[in-house]
Amino acid sequence: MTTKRKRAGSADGAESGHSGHPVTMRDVAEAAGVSVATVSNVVNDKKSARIGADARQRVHDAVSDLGYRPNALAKTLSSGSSKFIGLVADAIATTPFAGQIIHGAQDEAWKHGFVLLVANTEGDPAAEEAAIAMMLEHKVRGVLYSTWFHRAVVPPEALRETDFVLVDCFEANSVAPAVVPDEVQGGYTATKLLLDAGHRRIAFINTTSSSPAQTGRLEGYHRALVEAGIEFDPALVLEAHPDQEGGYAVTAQLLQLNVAGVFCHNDRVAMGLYDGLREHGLTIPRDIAIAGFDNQEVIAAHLRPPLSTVALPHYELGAAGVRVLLGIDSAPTAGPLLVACPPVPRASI
Amino acid sequence: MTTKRKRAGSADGAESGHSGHPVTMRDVAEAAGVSVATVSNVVNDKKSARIGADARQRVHDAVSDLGYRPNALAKTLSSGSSKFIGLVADAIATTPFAGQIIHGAQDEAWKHGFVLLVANTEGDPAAEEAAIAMMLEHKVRGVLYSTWFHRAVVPPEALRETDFVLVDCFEANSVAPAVVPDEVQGGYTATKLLLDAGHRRIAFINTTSSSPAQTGRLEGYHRALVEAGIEFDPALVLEAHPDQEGGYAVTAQLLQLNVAGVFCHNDRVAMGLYDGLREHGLTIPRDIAIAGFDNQEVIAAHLRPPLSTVALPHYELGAAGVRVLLGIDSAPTAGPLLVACPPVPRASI
DNA sequence: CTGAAAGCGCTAACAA
DNA sequence: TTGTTAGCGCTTTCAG
Repeated sequence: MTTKRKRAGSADGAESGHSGHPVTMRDVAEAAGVSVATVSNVVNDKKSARIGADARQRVHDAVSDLGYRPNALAKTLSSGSSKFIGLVADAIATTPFAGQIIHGAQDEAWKHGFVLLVANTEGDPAAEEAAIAMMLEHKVRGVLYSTWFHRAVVPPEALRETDFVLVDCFEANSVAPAVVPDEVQGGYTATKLLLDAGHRRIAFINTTSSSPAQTGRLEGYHRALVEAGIEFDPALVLEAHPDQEGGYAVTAQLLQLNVAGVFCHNDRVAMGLYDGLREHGLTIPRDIAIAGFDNQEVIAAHLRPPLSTVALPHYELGAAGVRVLLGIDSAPTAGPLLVACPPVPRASI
Repeated sequence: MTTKRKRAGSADGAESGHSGHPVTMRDVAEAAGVSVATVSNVVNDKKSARIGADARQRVHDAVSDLGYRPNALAKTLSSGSSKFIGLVADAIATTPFAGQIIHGAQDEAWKHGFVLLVANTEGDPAAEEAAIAMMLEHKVRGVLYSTWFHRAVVPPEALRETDFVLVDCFEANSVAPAVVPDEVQGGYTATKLLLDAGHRRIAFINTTSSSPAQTGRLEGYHRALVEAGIEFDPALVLEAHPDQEGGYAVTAQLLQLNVAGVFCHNDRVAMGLYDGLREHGLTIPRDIAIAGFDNQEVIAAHLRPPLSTVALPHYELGAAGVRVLLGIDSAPTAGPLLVACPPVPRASI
């Protein structure tokens, strides 16, 4: 007996349940008749120190016999570097968007051996503080601060205590690394969808709320028109509250314009417009072609006819976020990293 | 000089950035001129050992001066019990539902000092294994295994290595703790919405896919009818694929029935039905009243007219999940814990 | 009331 | 090739 450990006398050999004493590296070492260092080396597959084939085998056997699980917490404590990445989201519950950001972030994080610590704040500053404090206390490698729609934010001070990157948001007049959708390219792409179908007189129903989306998509629309040799006509730009009700309400006004196609600020507006148009006896896309924005699955894919739109790249935003956090990708020196919004053609054009 | 620590000579006093050496409890102790034990006691506000008001003050000062953050990892390592709860979800990215479960779980977890470790698997068994292994290695207190729609599952074996509770799913013929929505009560409630508005001849568009929702909601519908003294007529029960297309397709068939109201299996079906009904020149709710199920915000709240429905209690499911995990609530001895689906009356009835 | 010291499970020199 | 040992930052008896 060389060990001086005092243990509760649980006589059961293969302790794998969650009731008894957890199996530690030391247990494995004893069972395999080697030292903990050796166990550590084979478990982590360290290529630096050579291990005898026999010893290695004995360790592996012991590991599976005992049902050993390394303790990740002890590991990071000892090695100094944690494998956590924090993700604070403001609206996990209200839209699928946050979910996609999480999904993208997690896939990418796992790819590099990191795990996500997520916190939902529903926009509450107190919750935000608490979330960041929690992450800091868990010594995260860094944190992703994300919003469910693209906007300017002023990140909580505590964020500066660690590395962080803003996802789907940015800080005005700052060099804080950020990853956002390319609204201009998106607006361009949506308009191009209409243009490519042969339409030339195209309206744009913009949002009433000022935001990067408002200005960016308009610029993209403008650019696409000009590029197609069409003069930009401000009269063709309408404004609506960015939801179904807004789209519905603007119908009459739109009809005055006598356009062949409409680019709606988002899918919800398009959905409202569908209703409005239908009431006027119009058929989509025969009488008028429609392009949306967001590619909000529940809506876009199931409208009648299915809506051609442009996708907001939330998954990619999340993934790119961890990439810049880990220094794999790097944001441009000035301004945020722009992620493209791909077209999703369906049947409304 | 009593300390024998070797330190990189960073001479900056208030080290709060993330570049230099992290501030540890020892640093605080030195700065405050007390021992680490004392610091630990005041920081954790231990009521067991009395601390001199002066010492306590000095510690607090040192803490804020140095910008000290306790290391949660070291804490759990030393105290033995971790403050993590794992949550594995199968479809974080595709529906807002998973987001609500996460939200509920997190709020409840935080309330008890726990933080959520979330993993998204998108249904991939390998990802699921990996996720659970990761959680086990982080010595989670337990894990919540959740699905985005209510169904029977066979939980991964590894789950048994820790405490777990199934959320929005259950294991057939098993005593595994589970928390699921009360489909019967939900179906009853939806039907009641129609009944209370004075309608008596009510159809039910059920889903084609067999599931707890299919049988449960039907039973609730049945029960409400009987309770109202209305004979259950199987001819009034239609079937449709549970999405917009399904609802739209069943329109003609529904119209044959000459009913005053319809209870749709879910909001998406109702949305499709709206379209179908409109094409037939019918007005909701004047010509026919409609009740949905799910309360999928993007849809239900913004249809024309807004849809009266019954909410799937995802937030509550997540919260209840952690409650039973922590032993605060306990599931019934037989079968899962049922969570009620509340009515959300709007304007379609 | 406060401090010293022994771990928690693991990693990383450094010996052997 | 393998074992020893000193920590990582914190909690927790147990002395003083």
